[in-house]
Amino acid sequence: MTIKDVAERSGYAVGTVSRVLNGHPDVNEKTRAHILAVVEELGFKPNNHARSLKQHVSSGYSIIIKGDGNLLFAGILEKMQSHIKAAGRTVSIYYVDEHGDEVELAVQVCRDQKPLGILFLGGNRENFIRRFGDVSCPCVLVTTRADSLGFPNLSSVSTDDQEGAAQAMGYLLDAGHRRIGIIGGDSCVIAPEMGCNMSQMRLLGCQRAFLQRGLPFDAERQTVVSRYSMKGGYEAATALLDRWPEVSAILAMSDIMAIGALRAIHDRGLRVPEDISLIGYDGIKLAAYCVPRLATIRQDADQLSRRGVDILLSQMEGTRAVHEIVPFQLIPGESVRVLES
Amino acid sequence: MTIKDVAERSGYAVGTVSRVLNGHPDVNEKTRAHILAVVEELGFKPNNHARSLKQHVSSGYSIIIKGDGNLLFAGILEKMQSHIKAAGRTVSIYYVDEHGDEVELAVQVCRDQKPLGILFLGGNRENFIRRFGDVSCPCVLVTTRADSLGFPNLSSVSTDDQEGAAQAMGYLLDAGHRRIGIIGGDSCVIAPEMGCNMSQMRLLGCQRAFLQRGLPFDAERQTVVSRYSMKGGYEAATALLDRWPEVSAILAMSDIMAIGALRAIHDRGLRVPEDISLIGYDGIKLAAYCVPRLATIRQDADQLSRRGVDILLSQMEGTRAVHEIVPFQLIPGESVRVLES
DNA sequence: CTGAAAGCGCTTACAG
DNA sequence: CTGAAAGCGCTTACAG
Repeated sequence: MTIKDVAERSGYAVGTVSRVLNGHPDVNEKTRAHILAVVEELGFKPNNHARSLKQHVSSGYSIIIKGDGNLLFAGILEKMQSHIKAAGRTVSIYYVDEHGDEVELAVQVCRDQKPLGILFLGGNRENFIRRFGDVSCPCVLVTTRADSLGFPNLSSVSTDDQEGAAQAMGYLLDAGHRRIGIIGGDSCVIAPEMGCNMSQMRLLGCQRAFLQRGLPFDAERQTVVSRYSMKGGYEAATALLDRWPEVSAILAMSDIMAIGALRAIHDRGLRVPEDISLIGYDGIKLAAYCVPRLATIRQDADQLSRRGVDILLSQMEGTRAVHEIVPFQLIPGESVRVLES
Repeated sequence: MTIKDVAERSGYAVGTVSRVLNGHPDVNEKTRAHILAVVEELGFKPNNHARSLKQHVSSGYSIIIKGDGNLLFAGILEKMQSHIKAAGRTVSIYYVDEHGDEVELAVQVCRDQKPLGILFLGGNRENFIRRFGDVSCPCVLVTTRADSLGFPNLSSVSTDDQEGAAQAMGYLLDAGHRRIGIIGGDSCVIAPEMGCNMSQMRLLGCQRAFLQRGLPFDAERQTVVSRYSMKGGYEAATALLDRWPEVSAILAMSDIMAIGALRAIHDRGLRVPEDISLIGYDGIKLAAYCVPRLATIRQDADQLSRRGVDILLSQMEGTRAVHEIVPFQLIPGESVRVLES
């Protein structure tokens, strides 16, 4: 079943059939209707490989996800898929390790699949600087800002990580906590050259919450670096409690780490929130099912996915990158205790 | 950069280059070495679309996942991907709703991508019976048995669901529980015509555990049907507690439902395991981080993914389907209380 | 063992 | 508005 069969059956040439299939405007309405009817009748589906070979791009989009156990991304991914499908396009999904190189993978995907565009779920600044010059299709980085990178084909949709972390930290501070540990991130030092990396922005937000209230902040003392996983959160919380037993609250830079921390605190014989208060980040569904229900910063997965896809679909060769910020929401939870003053 | 460039640079014809690239045996060793060197030098990568157009199949595999919030599948998926990549092949991933039609999607994927083979993570018997005749590439169904379906191109790797559920239920019974509720599945009736569907097998296993101990089992009374999600588990546990307040233990057919149940029990003002004991199924990582740590049946994600991929890679046009069972493990947890007798 | 050539299914200038 | 033809990058009988 090829375009040739449709041509023969309809009495037109393959070129005309192709034009109808691709929605070219310069086709007689009657011809179009007739050919479409034959396509329908025969159940003809074009061969994507042949099309891609000629057009030098495939008809599908790709999504590259950083980190596999990331439930926030899992939720966004699901929604993105249905949006892209609703637009009549196909999607391929690729995973890369939390510490892997998503841009390297993108280069490879471009070479192998020639996608119409790529959505990145998470991304690391250094990787983009090093290698993104080699990817030429339109891309959207979701959950991390990309404006300062200045690539014309790289848009972004993200949450204001600094403000989010500032509010999360502010929530703990306003509950009376002062000895507050932080787990997550790639460095416990505030390093301006790390620029817009998500973890750095969150760390900056934590700092800001302290400084705005005239309180001292010591990043190196308060922070334990951790992978964004339950195991990472467990180990980081354990390390934190070891070296700073007086800690009264912990801010985890992701809910999934917070869940690891929850267990670690429990394994110490301590309770949340009676002994240690805890706040997460992301607002995944699981946070609401935890006992105690986890306080968190909810990123708007609906908006992030919807806008990410919309922007990508509207980007063509040559349009300008756009950078959007979507609002977040502080979700109070049972995991934070208000200290008597 | 095409095969033609390699041909020109090396002084051989494109046909010869193609033969080298595809590892055909009838090429002079010197020629092969020389052409390979040129390929390396030029950094040539073949165009998959052109290859697929000629060969009528792509060079990649597809994975179809049923249900998006399934953490067991997420773990298996990750491992499968790395195995397939290690074998030098590409992978595309597709999600379908828990109640969607994975076989319909497979038919579509075959048409659009012509994959070398498909791995199904989860699958529904009825869907396979209705539509699998239209997919002709080798497939492996992972986590659900497919032997009774009798398709020559459908292998399977799975856990013995009936035995797993029997042991889980046995664990509760041996702890002294008798009023045991079950959440999950597609029907609270044991219906032989539902055949090898996973939930039915697990329900049968539950029944067997009772009968083996000479205890009565009432599927309709004890079971609440539920989606395999936290929300589903929450609602099912709530419904169960409403209609049968004397229940002393709950078996959830997945850990993720168990987590929903945990919260539902808590919201009733009851505690696990003091008031209600709870056991899950799947053995996802999260189960070990719950407070209390969740008792569960651990499916061996390593084996399931490894064997699934190995079987698929070894299947060619015409080889026979194979059906493997991999062992599981009962993981005791803090969520089950031993009743005094 | 290697080359020349046909052809996979489609798109798109180029004529008309 | 439509047709005839070239060509996308590759593979594979077919000769030699």
